[in-house]
Amino acid sequence: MNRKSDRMADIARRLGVSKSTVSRSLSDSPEIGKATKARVLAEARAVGYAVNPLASALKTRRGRILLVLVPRIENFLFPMLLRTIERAASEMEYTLMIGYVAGDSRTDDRLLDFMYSGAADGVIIATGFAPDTLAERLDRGEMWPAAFVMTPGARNDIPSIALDDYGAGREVYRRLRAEGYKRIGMVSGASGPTAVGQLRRNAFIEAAVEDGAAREDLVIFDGSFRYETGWNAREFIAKASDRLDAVICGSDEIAFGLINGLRSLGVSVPRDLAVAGFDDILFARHFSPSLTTVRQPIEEMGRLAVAKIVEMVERKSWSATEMLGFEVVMRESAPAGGGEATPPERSHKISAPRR
Amino acid sequence: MNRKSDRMADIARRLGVSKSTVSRSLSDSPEIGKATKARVLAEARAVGYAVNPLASALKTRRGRILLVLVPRIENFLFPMLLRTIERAASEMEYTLMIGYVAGDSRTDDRLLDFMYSGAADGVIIATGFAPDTLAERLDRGEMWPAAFVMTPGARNDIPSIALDDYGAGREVYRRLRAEGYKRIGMVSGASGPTAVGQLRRNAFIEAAVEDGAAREDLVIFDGSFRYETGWNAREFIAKASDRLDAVICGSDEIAFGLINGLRSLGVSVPRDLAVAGFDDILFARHFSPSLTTVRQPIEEMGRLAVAKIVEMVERKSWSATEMLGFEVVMRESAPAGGGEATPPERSHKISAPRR
DNA sequence: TTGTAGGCGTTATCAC
DNA sequence: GTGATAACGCCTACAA
Repeated sequence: MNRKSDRMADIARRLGVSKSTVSRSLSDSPEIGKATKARVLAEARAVGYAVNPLASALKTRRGRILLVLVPRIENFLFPMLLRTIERAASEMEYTLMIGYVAGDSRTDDRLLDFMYSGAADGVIIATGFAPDTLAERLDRGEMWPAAFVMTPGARNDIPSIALDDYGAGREVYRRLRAEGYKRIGMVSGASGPTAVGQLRRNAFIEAAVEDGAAREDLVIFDGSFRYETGWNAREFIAKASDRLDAVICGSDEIAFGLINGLRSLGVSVPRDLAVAGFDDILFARHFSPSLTTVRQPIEEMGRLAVAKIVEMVERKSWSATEMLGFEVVMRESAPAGGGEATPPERSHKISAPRR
Repeated sequence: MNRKSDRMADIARRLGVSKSTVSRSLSDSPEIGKATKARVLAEARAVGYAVNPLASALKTRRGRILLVLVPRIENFLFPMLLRTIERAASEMEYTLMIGYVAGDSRTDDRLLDFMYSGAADGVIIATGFAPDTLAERLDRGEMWPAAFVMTPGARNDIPSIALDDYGAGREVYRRLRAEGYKRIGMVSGASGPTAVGQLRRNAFIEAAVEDGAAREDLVIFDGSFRYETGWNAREFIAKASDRLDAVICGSDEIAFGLINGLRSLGVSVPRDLAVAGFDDILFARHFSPSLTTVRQPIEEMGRLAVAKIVEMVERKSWSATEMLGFEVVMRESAPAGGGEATPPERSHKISAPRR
């Protein structure tokens, strides 16, 4: 293996200047002569010299690296999130180190050691939990640039950039009701590992109860965010289908599973029952029927997360939690105005609220 | 910000030993007393000390980091690939630095500078092209641990771990014929940026011609690997549908687009026409109809890529290109034996080969 | 505006 | 088996 590149000293010697001069030229320091700087840059470009980021980081304790922690769980949103984070980071001249961590906490410490050593500048956590070693340090009062993203954070000394899941849950319910769907059920992701499923489930329940439904009459099936949950709910929902006009699912994947499951039982979506999802993953528009769902502002989340971390790093300032807006996208699986088409004999009597 | 951790010197002082002793204990060097080593490890664990990877890498020119270069293009396989690579790397105690590069070559040099400086040990390239700065160095005769993955490599001084796309293309054709489908067309991804589309297209053509079809009678629509290509092909294929029993698509996404497109024109898959995809992305089994396709051995690719790089790094040995096997998965969109059900009047007269 | 010197936290080489 | 010492390649007071 031949990996001997020039060092600053080589460039300096060749140009008859000192290492400092080269260093200053390359880091466009203000205290450097325009002419010498030009000479140095020219030479550097000519021989393909690049500053050794390792040595530089060791000295300055700034590596221009961002850590990103994602859960190993299958989720179609993470790839998108990663890409937007990378793009934003790249624009600010940061690179990404990635770790897929087991799920809740216990992450690979090797990754975080980069941060503690100064190689990495901050960490974006998409798992909902601060890894143990970070939590310990924060508890000790140390401060590290970190942010939760796409999930409500587990601690409030770290900002969190996430969808307003509760608000979105209520809005889907409200919107479906406005479109004429009267009796609405849910297949939730509340049994999964994240708090998001609970938020969406609670939002649904409270919106329905405020709307006049009886808490104990609500049709709810609980599971994780995965496809299998929807599939497993098929009989439960099919049996309740004469009491329902629409079903809100905790995720798009659940919705896919439910729609396919119902189809296998002869229940057609949206003809017999409308189904709405959550997230607007790439496939939602290509599924058949295309999915009515809530769009997550992934792009915005990625950009904001990076911006906040970089702000914390470079200005040493602190940053606040951010709750992002959402958008309900009406498609075929629960078409706008679709509830009006419900045959009269299926029209629903909403139970009066009990105390 | 409070980020002062202990250094080796601190541990050493506290234990009344030298830095060397601490270093040796922590890197389980053979030349160290069992007792002292135990003391050091205990102390290190007690105070939560971890070796500074930056300083270590600067000295040893080994950072235990692997670069991964992925294209920014949407492709449902990359997330899976990344995860398997990360898992394999993690088991060998490497971490991942990721760069989404624009597409063909021009990548972010910052990323590769980590490798050139010794921080990163090798690079896994999933874009099909060696980035410029790497190519230059290789041309100069330097050697860097690198491997192409999931795509035939652009240079043969770097190993490539990929599916036998040509073989797989022929096998899909052969398999469909064996299942009774007589007249087969293709919607290819050959106009896309990678060579893979071409390989699959050529395989199809040659298999068909050897099978007795006339080259100029073959029904082929060319596009990229994306959903839109399938959708755009819908009218072309629908018009030719009375001359076809099945269509092979260059990717699963194309197949989804085609199936949806045909449905919009009243052509039902597989009743009127069978459709097969390529890749077996996660969604292939959940689509309706579920997709007959060729499974890429993503897991195997990820593991093999990491194993090869690590081998190159640690044993300084060289490694050879690897062509992986595949598997045709028969599902609803082109069911096994489905070709037999073709009504007799649609049976096909295969043109004799012309010279 | 430029040069000199010292150190960032490790590991490797050499003694003992 | 253990300890002193010199790099690794860069940045940054401080001095000129």
